[in-house]
Amino acid sequence: MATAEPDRPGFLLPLLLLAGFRTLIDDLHAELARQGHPELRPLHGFVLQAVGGEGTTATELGQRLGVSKQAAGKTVDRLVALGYLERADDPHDARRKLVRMTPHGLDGLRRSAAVFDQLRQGWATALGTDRVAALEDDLRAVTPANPFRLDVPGWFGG
Amino acid sequence: MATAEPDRPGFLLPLLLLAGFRTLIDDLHAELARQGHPELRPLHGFVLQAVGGEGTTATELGQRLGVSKQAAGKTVDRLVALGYLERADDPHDARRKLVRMTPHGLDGLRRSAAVFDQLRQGWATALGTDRVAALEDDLRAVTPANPFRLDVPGWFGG
DNA sequence: GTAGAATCGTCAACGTGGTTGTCGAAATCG
DNA sequence: CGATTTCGACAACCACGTTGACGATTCTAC
Repeated sequence: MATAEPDRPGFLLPLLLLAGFRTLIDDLHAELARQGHPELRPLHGFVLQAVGGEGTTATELGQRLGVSKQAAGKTVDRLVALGYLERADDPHDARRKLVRMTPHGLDGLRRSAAVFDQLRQGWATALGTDRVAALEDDLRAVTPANPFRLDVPGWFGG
Repeated sequence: MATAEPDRPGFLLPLLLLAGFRTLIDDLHAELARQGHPELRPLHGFVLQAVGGEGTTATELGQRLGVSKQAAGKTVDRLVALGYLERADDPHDARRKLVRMTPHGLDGLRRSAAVFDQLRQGWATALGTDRVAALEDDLRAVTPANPFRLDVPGWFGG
């Protein structure tokens, strides 16, 4: 069973998906480093995206990212130290500490979006617009709906 | 510039690639857990693949995986403790310690290959054999040749 | 043949990211 | 008002990565 095709072993598929992801992320951060964000790590971009323009709290951030509130809090600490995020008190609830983007963080987020668009355009040039769209549609069809699971280090390593 | 398509923002592409990778790996390990390998982590399968049937040394393993020999040695330690690998002296060079698969490790590796073939077959059933092959070909065209870079935790996080 | 250089594996220290458990402060519920 | 819940922080721990150092062994060159 499994009707394996000898020249297309199944284990190559995940490696190619990972390589594609990694290529995009590496290219993004090489370009971001050139544009004034050399400190940004792959993980950080996703966290900034999860914080969003309106801000959040550490607990809510942890839920969005699929990690514990403590882990989210630690990552926020580092992004605060790097100048991408800032904390503020919630006027309506003294327990909560709001996490907001700084101008530097907003700049990084905007540039990330622009570079991702450029990289996708590069793939469209290399493969054809329709192939990239088909690739996205196919992946959407075989993966769960919510793509925001950011606990990659702990997930992969254990 | 960048000619962004509003309904297909560039940042979705890496998320979909990651989601595809993650879906395959999660399904693999769910099935491996059922088949007697609940301790195996995503990282470990790749390491076993890199060790291969003939065995290696820690230094060579590190080079194959793109990590330091110390990191490779630590991972080998854990896989030895789990019963997947064993160490032996090299009769020709007393400095080297050969790293070999145990029968349990070989069993895990064989089952991984079989499950990956089944999962790829599942995608072929859902999408069509030609679409999966096209997806692989497209990814091969836009990624560097060697897909074996296993330093994912350190790469992503820190 | 032996002195010097290169290689292998290990140990130690450290950074980053993750986890669980605890705990005080503040809000909410009854 | 008291009991419960929630939020954020602290501590301890594990997994994985790094660099630097150091014996032990092998290779190389004189």
